[in-house]
Amino acid sequence: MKSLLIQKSHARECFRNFLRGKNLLLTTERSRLLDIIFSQRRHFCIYDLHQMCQVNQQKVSLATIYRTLPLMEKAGLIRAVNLKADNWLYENTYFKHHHDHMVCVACGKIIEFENVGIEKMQSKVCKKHDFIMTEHTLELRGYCSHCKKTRKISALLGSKTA
Amino acid sequence: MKSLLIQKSHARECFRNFLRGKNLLLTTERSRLLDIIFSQRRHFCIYDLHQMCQVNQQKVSLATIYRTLPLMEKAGLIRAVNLKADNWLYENTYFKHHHDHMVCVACGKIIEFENVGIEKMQSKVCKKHDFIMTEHTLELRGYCSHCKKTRKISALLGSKTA
DNA sequence: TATAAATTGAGAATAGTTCTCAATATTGTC
DNA sequence: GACAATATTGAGAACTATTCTCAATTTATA
Repeated sequence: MKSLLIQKSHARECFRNFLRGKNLLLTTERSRLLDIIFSQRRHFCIYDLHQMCQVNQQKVSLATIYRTLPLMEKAGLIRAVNLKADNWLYENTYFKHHHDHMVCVACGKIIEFENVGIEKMQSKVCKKHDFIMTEHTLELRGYCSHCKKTRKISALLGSKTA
Repeated sequence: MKSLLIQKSHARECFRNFLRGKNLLLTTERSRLLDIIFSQRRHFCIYDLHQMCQVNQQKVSLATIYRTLPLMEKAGLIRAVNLKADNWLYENTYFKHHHDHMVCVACGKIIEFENVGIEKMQSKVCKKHDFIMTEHTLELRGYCSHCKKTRKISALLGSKTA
């Protein structure tokens, strides 16, 4: 995987092109947000991002954040994922293969995984229904390896598993 | 698939037992909500449900609806699905096999499908990560067969497909 | 019927998100 | 660099979905 620095400059170029194509500007605020987002690899929520914007004269208002993220999403730089928690998370998708998530309902840990087999079967299902898929999300919820050990999962679960 | 009437009475019994186990009551309001929900098979949102409660002296307050749905969810009668629209939808899951969704982003049509192969591969992935899955959701978004014909999808899509 | 516990509805409170609009920044042109 | 046209920003108001509060009501049980 490329270094964050290189990734960041490519992402900025990509965003600039996207914006240009729509007669929009790569303003200092948009550029700062991009900087922050592409300086780390973890999932982030709007609140996190806003917090990170409050330091270093890098203040960007909530309104601007709410306006900018959908642009980055359309540009293919980030993706919103709903992990059935209380709020949406975003993740950097640029330079990353498509992947899906496992979420531990006990500790909140997010595990990313790729599975070509599943993707292929999805395509088959779509063909069968004459459906053109443009996007998909798969989320598995349950207990991670660590929580499985430390908690009495069997008691929590009863006999149900999905 | 069993008739709605039979299904409804079974669901009521199931809910009653669930509530009893928690020292909760099957009140008239809860019973009315169950009636409404199990009188139709489609997905519904809270707003729909509240509207349906406004007729026939069946008024149930929003507060009660918000309190009751999580109970029914825990009882295994309904399921909340987030189809990336603006709000959550609920669906009757009692007497129904687990299924996943395709959502047409053009017309909003929801297509349900079951695929054992995908489910099996999910289990494999979980085993590999030592993850105990209790729940999962798979959503495919794109264009249904009808919208594919009537709209210039290729123009909308560019070259991207997921 | 009396008592204790659970439930309800109305509206207040909260939280996340979008909207409004005056002030500011940016781009392209001369 | 100055100018005009356009896009953008931030502050706070507005909006919306959801949760909370609490007095009044309902229910189960003795």
